[in-house]
Amino acid sequence: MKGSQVTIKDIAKALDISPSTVSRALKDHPDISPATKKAVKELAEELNYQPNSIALSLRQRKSNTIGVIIPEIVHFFFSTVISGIEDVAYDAGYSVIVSQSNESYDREVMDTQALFNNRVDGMLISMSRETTNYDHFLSIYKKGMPMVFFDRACDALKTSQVLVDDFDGAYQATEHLIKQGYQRIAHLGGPVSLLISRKRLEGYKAALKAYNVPLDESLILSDHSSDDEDNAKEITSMLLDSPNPPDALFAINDIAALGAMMAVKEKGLKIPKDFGLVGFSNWRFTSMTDPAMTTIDQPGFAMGQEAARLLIKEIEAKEDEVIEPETITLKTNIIVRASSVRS
Amino acid sequence: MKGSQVTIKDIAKALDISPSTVSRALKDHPDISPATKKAVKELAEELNYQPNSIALSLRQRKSNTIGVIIPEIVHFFFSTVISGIEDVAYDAGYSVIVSQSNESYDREVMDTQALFNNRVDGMLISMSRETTNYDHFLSIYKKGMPMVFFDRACDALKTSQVLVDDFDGAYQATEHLIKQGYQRIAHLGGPVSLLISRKRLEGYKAALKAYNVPLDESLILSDHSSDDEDNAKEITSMLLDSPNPPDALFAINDIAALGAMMAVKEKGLKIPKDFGLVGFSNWRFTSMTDPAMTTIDQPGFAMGQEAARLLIKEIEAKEDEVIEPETITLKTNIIVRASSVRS
DNA sequence: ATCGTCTTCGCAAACGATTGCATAAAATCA
DNA sequence: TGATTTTATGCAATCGTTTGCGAAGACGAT
Repeated sequence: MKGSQVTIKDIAKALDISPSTVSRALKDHPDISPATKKAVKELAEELNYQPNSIALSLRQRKSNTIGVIIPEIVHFFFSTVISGIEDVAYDAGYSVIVSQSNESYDREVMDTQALFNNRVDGMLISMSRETTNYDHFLSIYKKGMPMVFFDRACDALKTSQVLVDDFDGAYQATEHLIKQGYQRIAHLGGPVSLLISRKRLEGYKAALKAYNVPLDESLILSDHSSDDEDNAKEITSMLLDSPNPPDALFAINDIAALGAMMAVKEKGLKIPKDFGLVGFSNWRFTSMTDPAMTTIDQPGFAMGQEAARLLIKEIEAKEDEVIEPETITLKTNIIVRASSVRS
Repeated sequence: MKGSQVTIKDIAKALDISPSTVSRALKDHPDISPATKKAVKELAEELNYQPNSIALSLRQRKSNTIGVIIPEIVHFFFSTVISGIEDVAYDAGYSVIVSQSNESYDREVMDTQALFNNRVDGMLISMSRETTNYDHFLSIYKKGMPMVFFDRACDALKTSQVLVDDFDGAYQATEHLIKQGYQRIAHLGGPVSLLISRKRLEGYKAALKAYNVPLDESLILSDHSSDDEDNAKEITSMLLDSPNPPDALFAINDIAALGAMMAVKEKGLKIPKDFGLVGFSNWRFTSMTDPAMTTIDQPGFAMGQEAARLLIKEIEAKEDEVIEPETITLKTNIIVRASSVRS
């Protein structure tokens, strides 16, 4: 850039004093005379002096930047989380660098390393669904990098984490279907490598048990596609063609639920009369499907805020201070819509 | 962090040579003897030396970071753009700092300044809808900061920009409605402060003219809400209650179209039989509404890529090289769905 | 006149890496 | 052997800011 910014040296030269004096004057150091302070501050104001944050970072060994690794930005839930992170980080004076793994393990490893080399002060991470090996996190964790996991956490590391109550959300979803009188409730789950998949499965099972609904393992299936509804549609279609089909389904997420909805419609079944459906995440589109989809609200913005708060607390802790890893679990709420109300 | 990273000095000390030699050895400077190079490289590898990017930034007066200012991350279109930006930036060795204005002018001014102080090498900007004054952009532009606008551009600055063909998209939408036999086609526009609003309005008018459909100014309305459909719903409702109501509507974006859809349904009109509807942007949910919504596809990912490419080209131009501002206009395509097909 | 005490400021090193210039040692040539 | 070139390396400044330490000058006290 042509008009390079004014520095402390420029001010020092103009006032014929030393850079150190300018530096101290700007931060009201008691050693500096009021007259000098006034002169310095006035000139700084006039020249629109802005401290060079890169020089500061170097000096203080702190970049005031936090790195975020998420599977995909274009997912409504994750973009909401970023928004929450940004909200807190901005107020605390941190910049946010976002990188996405695109659900790829390799890319996640590279992202982690890149953020580390960029000297971020801490990391907020939600793992890709491919990830089953945690060495890339572990190695920088051991070097003292503050990190907080959110949503898709890593139980191999004892870091702070922010989760939603997946168990309870799944429980509420299943309970709701049971109470609506559905008899055979299927579950379309996610990859078991993700803790959230397992938790939701557990909540589903717990609700069945609590209401004495027999558990049929053949009704528990797994969807491995991440971003489109086709796989879910296919699986549901097969399920409906089986000899003893379900009359309701609780899906791991809203996209999968949408795929299921399409399959159910194709079979000529009426929702919610013949078939009940519940998704997970409360994506924006769920209120716009036909019929509108019942789902579990997942507070993404709050999750981002909490995660950023925990991380910044850890970053700014004194050297000797020991920070105990914290786990924050956010409440989920069922949003009841037409897709599951039989009455 | 406890395990502070190894530096060039550490390597120098271990090998009992000077830091400059290490620096040169690492980058294969011809002055360094093969033996020294080998020793340095081996030790660097062993200690997992990673250059400190902050020190590099300071030295080279370049942060290898680009700043992005967008209205809201949680909008599908914008998150898609970010994804495209990240795609290109990552490969070129740049980090991406994202900040959102939340459609607020004040916040946009602060964001601009914050990114500038963070010494980003360039900026990618899509203006807030509140913005009518461009001084905050102009002042840093004059200091030589490379910047590229996308989608919501700023015609007051002669920077590069990446746009979609809003005029043509609107033309296609309106033409389609005309060809489907709708007679009185309304337009629900956006704030005239945004160039895209004006372009889309022009496209609408041009199509009417081309097909000799009389232009009725009372059918042109403006939606000022950004993120929800309520305002659009209200306006459409009033329009339908007027003495001479429209039988079709082209909305500035999909959210507004959704609001309109709700209003039309409430009046008991059938879509597309009694009323035709076209949105803009091809948001994800448009394929899931009932009936599915006709819309104009806006290539967000490609837009992000192009914008990032233009910006990086500008950043990396030699000092004396003069970069002519470029305007890239991406094609829009109509996605015809049930909401507008009368046959 | 000497000493001590403030007040106010500058020097220099540091953060980590780069680079123009100088220089010592080694190799080449006459 | 002496002069010259080549090779390999180090010194020191630089990017912009901070900070421990030292010091000059003013002033009062003895």
